Amino acid sequence: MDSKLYMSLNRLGSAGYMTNWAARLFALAIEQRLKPQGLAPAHLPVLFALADGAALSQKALAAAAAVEQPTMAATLNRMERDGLIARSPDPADRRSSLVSLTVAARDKLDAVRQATEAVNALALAGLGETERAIFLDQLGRVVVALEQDTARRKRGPS
Amino acid sequence: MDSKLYMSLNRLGSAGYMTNWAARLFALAIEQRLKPQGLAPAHLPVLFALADGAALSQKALAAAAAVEQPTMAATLNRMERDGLIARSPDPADRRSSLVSLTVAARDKLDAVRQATEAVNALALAGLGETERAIFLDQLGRVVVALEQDTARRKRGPS
DNA sequence: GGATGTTAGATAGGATGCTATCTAACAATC
DNA sequence: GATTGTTAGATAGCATCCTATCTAACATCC
Repeated sequence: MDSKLYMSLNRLGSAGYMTNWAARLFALAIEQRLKPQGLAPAHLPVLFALADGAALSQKALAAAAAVEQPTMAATLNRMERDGLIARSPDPADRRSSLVSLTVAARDKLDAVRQATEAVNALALAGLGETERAIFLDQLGRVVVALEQDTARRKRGPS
Repeated sequence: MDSKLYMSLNRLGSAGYMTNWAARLFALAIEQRLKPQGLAPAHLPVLFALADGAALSQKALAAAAAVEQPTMAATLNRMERDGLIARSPDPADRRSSLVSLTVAARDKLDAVRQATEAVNALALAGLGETERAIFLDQLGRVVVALEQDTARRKRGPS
């Protein structure tokens, strides 16, 4: 009868549950493929943002990865520890550092692209060409809707 | 030209990136609404699995939530600490405990259902009725594909 | 019925994510 | 140019995930 209530109790009918599940599986699949390279899923946005040789601030990288600043700080600390990135002082702002990829990281970029494309293709193998575009578009609309809610609640959780 | 390579470098074209982003936003939206109740996103699969008064083992709850056993153990420890669940010895197996909801947890179930339905509706507000079904179905197929890959790699990562 | 293998949980260790706060440096304004 | 407000990072503290291991209890099989 009340299919709405039923759905809320059924993980297969809950967009939040399914999205979380899919995200964990994506991370696992990427991790399994990149571990031999000494790389992890959270490195990807950083690697892609700096792949063209750019040097960006921590803040810019956090925005590119859509994570909070302390999260990016921790990720960059691990990447620096592992010899993937280097920080150099920003000549224009003494508070800031400019982050860039090391040669070692640059050498792994091809493997990274291959792994990400392989996982993407594998995950979407059950969808047709048109369906993939629809799926990504719908995901985008879900993100926009949730982003607006988050922003609204940060401004004034009335 | 090579739209495939381009997509792999563009977060908006990466199913993995978008799914991860959406999942974090879902968790945030749920968390903001359930924090006043002393509840968190990871509690939801447990609450729903035990909502009907059932008493399940840790293993069964891990399976219901699709997380590993140590993850469920930690979640249950926190829920026990916060007075949401109780563990009683399984009379049929001395290794195992049966987990059930406390009265305090049961009293929060209505608020939980309301919050999860609100977030679900909000996230999918930009999709039509038909699109939502398509979206959930596609998410399900993505999960199945990734699950198979994970299982394959666990058995024999040849 | 005892050896052998399996299974339920516990524990250790680490990555990724969040909020809340603090400092130091920049910017703006009078 | 000193006060005031803003912004970049650092840090603390915690939740949620994972893999890898260990123990104790069950189950099987000769």
